[in-house]
Amino acid sequence: MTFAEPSPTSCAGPAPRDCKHGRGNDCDDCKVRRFSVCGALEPAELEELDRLSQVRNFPARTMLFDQDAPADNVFNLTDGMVRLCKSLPDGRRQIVGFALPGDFLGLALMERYGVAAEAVTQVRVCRFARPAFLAYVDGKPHLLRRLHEFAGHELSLAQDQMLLLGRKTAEEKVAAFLLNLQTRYARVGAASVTIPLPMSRQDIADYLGLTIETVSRTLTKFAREKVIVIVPDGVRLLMIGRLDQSDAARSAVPF
Amino acid sequence: MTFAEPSPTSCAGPAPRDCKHGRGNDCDDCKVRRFSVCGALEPAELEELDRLSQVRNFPARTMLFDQDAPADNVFNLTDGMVRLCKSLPDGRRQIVGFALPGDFLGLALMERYGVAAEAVTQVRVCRFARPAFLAYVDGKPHLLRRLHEFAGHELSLAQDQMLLLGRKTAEEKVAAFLLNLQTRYARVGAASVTIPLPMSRQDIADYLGLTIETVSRTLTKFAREKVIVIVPDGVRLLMIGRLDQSDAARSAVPF
DNA sequence: AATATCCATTGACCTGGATCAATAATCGGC
DNA sequence: GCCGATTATTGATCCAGGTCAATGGATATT
Repeated sequence: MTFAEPSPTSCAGPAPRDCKHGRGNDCDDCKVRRFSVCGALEPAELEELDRLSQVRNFPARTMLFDQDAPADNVFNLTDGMVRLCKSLPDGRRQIVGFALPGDFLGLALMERYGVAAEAVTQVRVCRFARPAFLAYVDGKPHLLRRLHEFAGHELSLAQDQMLLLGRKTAEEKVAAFLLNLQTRYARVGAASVTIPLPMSRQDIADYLGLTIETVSRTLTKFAREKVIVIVPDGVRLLMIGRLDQSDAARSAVPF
Repeated sequence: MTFAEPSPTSCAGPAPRDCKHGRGNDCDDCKVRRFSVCGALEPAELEELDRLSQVRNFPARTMLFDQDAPADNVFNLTDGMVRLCKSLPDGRRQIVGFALPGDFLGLALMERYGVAAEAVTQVRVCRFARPAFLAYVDGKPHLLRRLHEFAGHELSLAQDQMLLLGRKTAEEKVAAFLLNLQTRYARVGAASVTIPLPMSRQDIADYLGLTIETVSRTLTKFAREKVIVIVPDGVRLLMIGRLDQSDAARSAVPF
């Protein structure tokens, strides 16, 4: 844990300008946008969600929860990056997603977590006890609706990833990965042609269904072709159109 | 279609014993279990859901809705099998799931369908107009909750499939496919060691991220090993344990 | 500064599954 | 029942990406 952790503090809503929660918290936490849920909440609801949540910090490379563990909590990521992993008993691993600020973890609301969540960087989350979260959320139709939309979006992303894993080439996979990450960073408000890649090559490989060597070779190839520049802890996109070509099918268009 | 089809008829709930919908419908439809939603509905709610839904039939190999089309309807499959496909412009295709009776289609509730839904067999569905469905469902917390759980379950299945697509061998993929199908048929009440495979080899290949030839060879191999018997339109499982071995990782367990 | 550890890159080679190419079943349509 | 069309099986060959191995570069430890 690098920075001081204020005792349980608010993370329920978009920052009220002059936020005082009456519990001695400053409100840096509130500056993080939580588009998924907190868009349309009433002040009273914010107060209540507030009471349900605790801020937690996790150092890089620690586990927020393990695959198949009882799903006691729901998390909203406010800072950092989390990887969601499924593993086979022999160690083969598939990363099913990288969570960025605003994303929910454990929202499937099943008995047990289907994936493990591991901090890629330092991570800050809002943690909700599941029963309290459920009890609160029940009877808030627009909130339920919001959560459902979030789940639907997740499902849609998962289906895109299935298409990628099942039918795309190594080059298309890496290109799609970079372009998606860029889009997501932009949505989090960190738009830039330089994409931070805090995760390891092994993580990228396990996300794309490739090996570390193939990821490395493909990135090198893109760099040779002047489509990207590899920088410390990231990549600078030079010719997005060119990357898109790798991503999209270069259709054969007969006759 | 095996049994007579009455004109537009109810499909909103688990069969009330002496079902009369007041619209001249007999209730064979209601015998189909819809565990996902209809488990805990009030009679009044059933009536209303009833009014919102229409029964539709689709012949085999027809499309219920197309990828990227406006998501005007929500469907509940009551009979038959539907494949959910995503395609790349050059024709590469990934089947992201096969729907069986009880499953919902278009529940992500987004503007447009992310996948195409195509009837594998003759299909019967309950169709809901999306706005009506949403309006009805809003303010029914337990129903929303149910739908959310369904979406969560879908997501979990999608993640399992990602692990399969990204990290399993052809043999493991085919074995997992057969075992999953068996489990699902059992849940639909059609338990048997003989698994119907109404979909084509190409469908199976596109579901597992393989080619038709590899699917065929792998099934032949299992048959040679006396783990399955290939029968017309299906497969009979002989040694489920053996299949499970192919499916699960045969862990190397060092020292 | 030297050493150990870990991770990424690069090269050489191999292989599981793809591709290409015949058959062989199966299914409609008469 | 016969014929053409579609789909499945089987075999021969190929190659994208995996495996194995060496090297380089970065970070941490003493």
